[in-house]
Amino acid sequence: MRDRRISESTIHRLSHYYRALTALEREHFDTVSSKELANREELTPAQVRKDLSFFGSFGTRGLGYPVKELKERIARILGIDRFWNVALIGVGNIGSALVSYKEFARQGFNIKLLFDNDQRKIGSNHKGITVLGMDDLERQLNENKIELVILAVPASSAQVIVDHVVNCGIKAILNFAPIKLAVPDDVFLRTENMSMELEYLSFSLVNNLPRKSDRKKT
Amino acid sequence: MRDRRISESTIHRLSHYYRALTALEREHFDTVSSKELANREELTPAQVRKDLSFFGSFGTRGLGYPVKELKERIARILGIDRFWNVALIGVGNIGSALVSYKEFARQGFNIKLLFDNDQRKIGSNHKGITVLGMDDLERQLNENKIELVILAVPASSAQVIVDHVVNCGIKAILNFAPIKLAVPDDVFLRTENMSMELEYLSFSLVNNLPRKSDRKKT
DNA sequence: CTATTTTCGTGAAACGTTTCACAACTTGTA
DNA sequence: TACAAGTTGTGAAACGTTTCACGAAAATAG
Ligand SMILES: NC(=O)c1ccc[n+]([C@@H]2O[C@H](COP(=O)([O-])OP(=O)(O)OC[C@H]3O[C@@H](n4cnc5c(N)ncnc54)[C@H](O)[C@@H]3O)[C@@H](O)[C@H]2O)c1
Ligand SMILES: NC(=O)c1ccc[n+]([C@@H]2O[C@H](COP(=O)([O-])OP(=O)(O)OC[C@H]3O[C@@H](n4cnc5c(N)ncnc54)[C@H](O)[C@@H]3O)[C@@H](O)[C@H]2O)c1
Repeated sequence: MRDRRISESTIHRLSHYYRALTALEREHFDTVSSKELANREELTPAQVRKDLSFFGSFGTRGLGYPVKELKERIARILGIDRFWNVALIGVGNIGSALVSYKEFARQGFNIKLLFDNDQRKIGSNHKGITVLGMDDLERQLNENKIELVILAVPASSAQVIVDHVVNCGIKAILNFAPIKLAVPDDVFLRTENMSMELEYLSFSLVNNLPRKSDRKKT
Repeated sequence: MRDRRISESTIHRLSHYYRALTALEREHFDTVSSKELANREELTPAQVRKDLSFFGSFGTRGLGYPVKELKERIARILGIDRFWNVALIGVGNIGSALVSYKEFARQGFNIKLLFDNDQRKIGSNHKGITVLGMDDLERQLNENKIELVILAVPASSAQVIVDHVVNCGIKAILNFAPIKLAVPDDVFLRTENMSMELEYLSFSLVNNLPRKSDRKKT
C-alpha cells in the first residue's frame, strides 16, 4: 500500500472485481488474467492491473491472479470481510424493501435496528425486527454497536435526523432522500438518487448521446 | 450549443442545478449567481458557469442567471419538460416501493404499466395499476408508447428480460439487479447498485479515507 | 457621465484518470 | 538449458475534467 488517496472510481471498480471473482470462484477457476477479469465487467486489462497495483502486487506474471486469494484481499480492502451493524431509519416504501433484501446481510451488512416516528409503525414487526421509536435512538445505536445508518425518510426530515444520527457518533450514512445533506468532515455520506438516473436516461434519449461503443481489441 | 460530448458528471450536475433552481423559485428568487447556485449543491462557481456554457449563454453579467428561465432551459436539456411513459417489470420489494413513489410522476416519469411473471401477482392492483403477465409485454409496450423500462427483477432473470425488452424497441432501461447486462450500442442502460454504495462506505470506514474538506473560499 | 462593483463566459493552466507500452518474470516445451 | 508464449506491474503519454484568471458586459452609486 504505497499511495494514499484512492479515487472513487477505483473503489467502485473493486466492487466490480469482487463480484466477478465471486462468479469465477463458483465456476472453479483457480486463476484469472486481467484480461478475463476486465471482460467480465466491461473494463480494460490495464485498468484492472493499475487499480490492483494501488493496493499491492497480487498476481503472478505469465499466470494471472489467484481467484480465491484476490477475492479475499479485495474483501479486506473494502472492509466486507466482516459484519457491519446497520440501522435503518424510515420504514416506509423504500425502507421496507431494503429490510426485506437478503443480499445485504449476505454481504455482511446486517440491518439490526429499525426506527420510525409514526406511532402506527412503532412496535410493528418487519422480517423479525421490531420498529423502534426515535426517542430511543442514541441508546439503541450505542447498545447495538451500530456503525452504519441507512436513511429512508422524507427529504423534509432528513437533515434533522442526520444531525441527530451524527450526534450519536455514527460515521457512515447511506441516504435515499434526494436532498443535499450537511455532515461534518469525518462523517461519510453517500446519497442514492434514483431520479438523477432517470434524468440521465431522459437526457440520453432526447440528445441521442452516442455511447462509447469502441469494443476493446480482443 | 457548440460542442457535442457532454460528460456524465456535467449531466448529473444539471440535475443538481435543476433541484436547486426549483428551491430558489419556491423562495421567490428572480436571479441567482453561479456562486449561490454552487453553494447550494456543494460545487464551485466556475463549475456551474463552465457546465452551463456547454449549452449556451444563459446569464447576465453583473446580475446572474434568471431562475425561472434557467430552470426551464435545463428541464429542456434534460428532457424532463415532458412526460415519459414508463413500464416497471418485477413488482417485488423494490418494484412496489418504486410504484408508490409519487416523486417520479411529479418529475414527468409516469409508471403506466406493471409486469410480473408470478401468477399470484398478475391481475393484482398496485396504486391503481393492474399487474400484467410477461406474454403481453410487446403489445402493451407498443400500445402504451412506453419509452423507458425499469427493471426490478432478480439478477438471474435480468439478462433474458433485457433482451426481450430491447427486442420490443425500448431504448432506455433503469436496472436494479446487481449484474452486468449486455445491451446493443443504441440502448441506454443505467444500473443502480446499492451494495456498491454500502461497500464504498465500508471502505471509507476501514481506511479512514480523508474527505476533501477544503471549504471553497467564500 | 464616470467610476466602481458585480458576475458571466471562456481560453489556458493545473490536476486527475485512463491507456499505452515494455521490461521483468513465470510457465511450458523440447 | 534455451526459447517461445503469456501476463504482471508500472512509468510515461494521452486524454479528460476542474480550476484559475481575466476580459467583457451589466448594474449601481455618485
Ligand atoms: N419509494 C421510492 O421508491 C423512493 C425512490 C427514491 C427515493 N426515495 C426517497 O426515500 C425516502 C423515503 O421514501 P418512501 O417512499 O419510502 O417514503 P414513505 O413516506 O413511504 O416512508 C418514509 C418513512 O419515514 C418515516 N418518517 C417520517 N419522518 C420521520 C422522522 N422524523 N423520524 C423517523 N421516521 C420518519 C415515516 O413514518 C415513513 O414510515 C424519501 O426521501 C424519498 O424521496 C424513495
Ligand atoms: N429489495 C431491495 O431493497 C433491493 C436493493 C437493491 C437491489 N435490489 C435488486 O432488485 C431486484 C429485485 O429485488 P426485490 O427485493 O424486489 O426482489 P423480489 O423477489 O421481491 O421481486 C422480484 C420480482 O420479480 C418477479 N420476477 C421474477 N422473475 C421474473 C421474470 N422472469 N419476469 C417477470 N418478473 C419476474 C418476481 O415475481 C418478483 O415479483 C433484484 O435484482 C435485487 O437484487 C433489491
